Amino acid sequence: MPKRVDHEERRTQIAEALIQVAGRRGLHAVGMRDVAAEAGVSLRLVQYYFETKEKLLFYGLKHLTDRFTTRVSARLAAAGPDPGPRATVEALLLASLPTDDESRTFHLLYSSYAILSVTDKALAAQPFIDNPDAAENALTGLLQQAQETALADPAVDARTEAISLLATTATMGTSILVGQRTSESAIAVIHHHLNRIFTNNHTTPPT
Amino acid sequence: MPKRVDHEERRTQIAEALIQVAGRRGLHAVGMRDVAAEAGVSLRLVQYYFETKEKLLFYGLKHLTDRFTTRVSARLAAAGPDPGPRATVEALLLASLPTDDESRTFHLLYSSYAILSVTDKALAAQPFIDNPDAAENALTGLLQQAQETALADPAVDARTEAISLLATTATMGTSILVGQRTSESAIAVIHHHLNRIFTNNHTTPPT
DNA sequence: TTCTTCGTGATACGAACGTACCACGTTCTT
DNA sequence: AAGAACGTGGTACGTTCGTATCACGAAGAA
Repeated sequence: MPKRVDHEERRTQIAEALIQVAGRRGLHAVGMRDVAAEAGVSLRLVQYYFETKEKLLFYGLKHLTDRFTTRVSARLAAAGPDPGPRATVEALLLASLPTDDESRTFHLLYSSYAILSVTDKALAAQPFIDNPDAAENALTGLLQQAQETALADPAVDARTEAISLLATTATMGTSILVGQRTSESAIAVIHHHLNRIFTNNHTTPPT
Repeated sequence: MPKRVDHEERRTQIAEALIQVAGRRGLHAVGMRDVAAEAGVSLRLVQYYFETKEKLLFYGLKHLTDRFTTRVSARLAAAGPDPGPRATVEALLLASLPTDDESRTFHLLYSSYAILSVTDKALAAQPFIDNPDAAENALTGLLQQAQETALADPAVDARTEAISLLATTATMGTSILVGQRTSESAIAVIHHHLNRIFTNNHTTPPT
């Protein structure tokens, strides 16, 4: 047989191509031939590593979320060792905003998958989000931690605020995506709420 | 010629069919033949009244937003004559949540169009939203009005809160749509913020 | 070495889609 | 009464898509 090749590596390469072309032309518009061309391989190869388009799309979603998780982790690490709860929360939220090409693509495709999952049962059954509540729980924990150390207003309901912060950030992201709002104004809104929740011992460093 | 027919009426009928089938199978999956079948007319007729699929989709978007505007107005009217600012705001926000089939379809399709517009310039150029800022402005006005009449906390920034309320509501809607959250919990989150913004002279009637 | 298995290419197939074309009856105009 | 314009149906065309098929060379196993 020809050079034994790492299947997982190839799949990653192709999934990357899928994300690129889908980010450019929209998830609905991407065909296997487009993915093949973008990855620089033949149509047959895409078929070979992912037998069906559905499987390719599933894998693409998984790859997309993996990449995003990595990215957020990097952002958190960049915030320095043991940053305060507020800095952590801020890094978490701002990392989700589509401020550059990569996050823009992520936001667009993740939203596309989400919308698709409403009418596509197979997609909805996918481990679509292990982070729907994961992010919510993490944020809630951070807020509670801040409350215990008297860094945040003890009167607010941590979980509700966590939900709201995530929700606000998500819609801000979409608004940026469709060109309805600038990232600056989106960040301002988020800061506004962080200022409300966190006691002002530490002010927000400029972004 | 045959019975002179009201073109606008026919177009409405067909657009309605588009919305129905798109709400069921997803906007990406709807073809002209599906629309024709759903409307109970021949494929040729859909072609006749909308020459191209693109025009049909544009008209569908317009029809969708029109129907939604009508619906919200009705909800507002149902809130009684001259309700307080809080009741008005609440009616506005809750009317946007996908709590029944019609609003569910609206939310799904509007989101689909929005996502589509990111990669489709023709759609982005459409009078997509005359209500992007319209809703924001209206809500801001209501909050300011409430502040002036001492019904709302004068310390909050009306516009920022308006933006956040709309953003939170939007994401709550999507969460409901994908089955990640119940409408009850979404409503609870919204009430939480209304309670925070509005002074508690008037409590929220149960929903 | 021989034979099997793996990776790869090229191409073909059937379905579905948007659109175009042709035909026919009806009704308005003159 | 005659002819033009309108509404409608049926159907065909060209393209594109996902998938299947055929073929072949290279590398591991025996």
